[in-house]
Amino acid sequence: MKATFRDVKSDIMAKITSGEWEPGRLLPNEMDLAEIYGCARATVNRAMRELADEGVVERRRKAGTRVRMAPLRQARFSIPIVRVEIEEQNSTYRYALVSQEVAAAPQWLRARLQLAADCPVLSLTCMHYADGAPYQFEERWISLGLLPQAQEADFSEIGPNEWLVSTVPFSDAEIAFSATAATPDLADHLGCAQGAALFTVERSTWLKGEAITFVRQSFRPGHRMTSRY
Amino acid sequence: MKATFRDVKSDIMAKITSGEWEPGRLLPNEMDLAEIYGCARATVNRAMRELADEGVVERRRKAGTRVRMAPLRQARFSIPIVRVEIEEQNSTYRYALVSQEVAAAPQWLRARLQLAADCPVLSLTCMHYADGAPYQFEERWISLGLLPQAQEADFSEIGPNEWLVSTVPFSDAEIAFSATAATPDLADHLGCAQGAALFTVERSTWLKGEAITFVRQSFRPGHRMTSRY
DNA sequence: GAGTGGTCTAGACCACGTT
DNA sequence: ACGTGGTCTAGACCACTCT
Repeated sequence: MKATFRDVKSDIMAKITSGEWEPGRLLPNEMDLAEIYGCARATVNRAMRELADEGVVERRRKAGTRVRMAPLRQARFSIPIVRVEIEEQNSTYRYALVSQEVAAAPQWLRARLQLAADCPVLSLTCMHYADGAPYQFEERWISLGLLPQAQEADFSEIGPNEWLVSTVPFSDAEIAFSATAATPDLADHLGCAQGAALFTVERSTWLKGEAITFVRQSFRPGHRMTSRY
Repeated sequence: MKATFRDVKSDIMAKITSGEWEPGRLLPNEMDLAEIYGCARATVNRAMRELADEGVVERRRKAGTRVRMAPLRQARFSIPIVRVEIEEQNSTYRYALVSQEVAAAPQWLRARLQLAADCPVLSLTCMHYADGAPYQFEERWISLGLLPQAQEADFSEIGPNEWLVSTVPFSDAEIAFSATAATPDLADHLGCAQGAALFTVERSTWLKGEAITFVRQSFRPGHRMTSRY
């Protein structure tokens, strides 16, 4: 029975988790491992490449492969569209546009997105409901310099998030999670007390270095974002 | 000049982002792509496997490879040890143990970790400071059923997080982000107003299906957790 | 300079799921 | 049944970087 890349990977992982191969330890090179496991070097290579991707080992040409000193733990979060997130909970989704206006980008937004001083932006605020109850308040700014067609789009039925995903499916983004106190306006829309602790997601998006949009999503009190790793 | 797997990957990515290959579109099979790009099938395979990992395409045997309907965006967060996080900001780290006691696991904790009714746990609370200012308040519960040696450990100098990482380096975990209002106790330790909005991370950890530990980390007001993707 | 990982090849067999 | 992706092989050449 020859070893598959999964066999090699899990065996090496076991040696590391059991402490047999301690942090900093130099692993045998790929040729030797291939001989040990009775498989081709490419098979070992794939196992080791995946372990390196996952942050378990560190590889450098000539220097070889070592167990990472501080095991680098990382979690992956999928960034869902609000509608999908709500529908996956078997709740009924409802969307409402609260306000819409075009104006020059305020200074704080220009700083965040590195926008030109006179760049016009479309400002939107909207609400997302789950089973009729307020779920998320969304404040959105879209650069009209890069996406002039946003001014013609109808955001009364479809949310800006979904419009953007269908218009500009791939882009670079920076995402930030934080907690903020509910302003009077937010409290009003979300139906919570002023000052309530709200989970907040902020995301800046660029396409080839040009700023597209900035969004701040404030969730109803008690919202949790979870992941396994 | 033959195509590398990076060439193939970025060319296919370009066809998708440009809209030439729209969502749902069936891609040519690996043999055909290999011929198109003038490379081996294994090269195409690696390119496509990475695109599938990144959520750009969806692959199924016999059914072939399709552009994902809703491009699945995902962000990777590395989960740092508090000390490392603070030191990376070029701040001075200080740790303090606030309280420590052994007791039977309360009901809510047993429910979260699926612990036996009579399982004793070590409860710890500690503070982490950056440049002398409160940075994070940590509430930690460690199962003594699985980790009896935790009772002997000295948590007055080294934090439970670092002790655990060096004792049980790899494990399964569930992580949750949320916002909570500062309790009087939290406000006292973090030096903030009662009811202030605090960014909170909760993490449950298992080793081979057995619960190890649960931790709630509450950050000082204004804390942000960021990532690019 | 020499040893390591990084990648490609041409071929093969297999596992799975659609038809 | 059959076409697709999933994986393995044995060999080769290359790129990086440590000494």
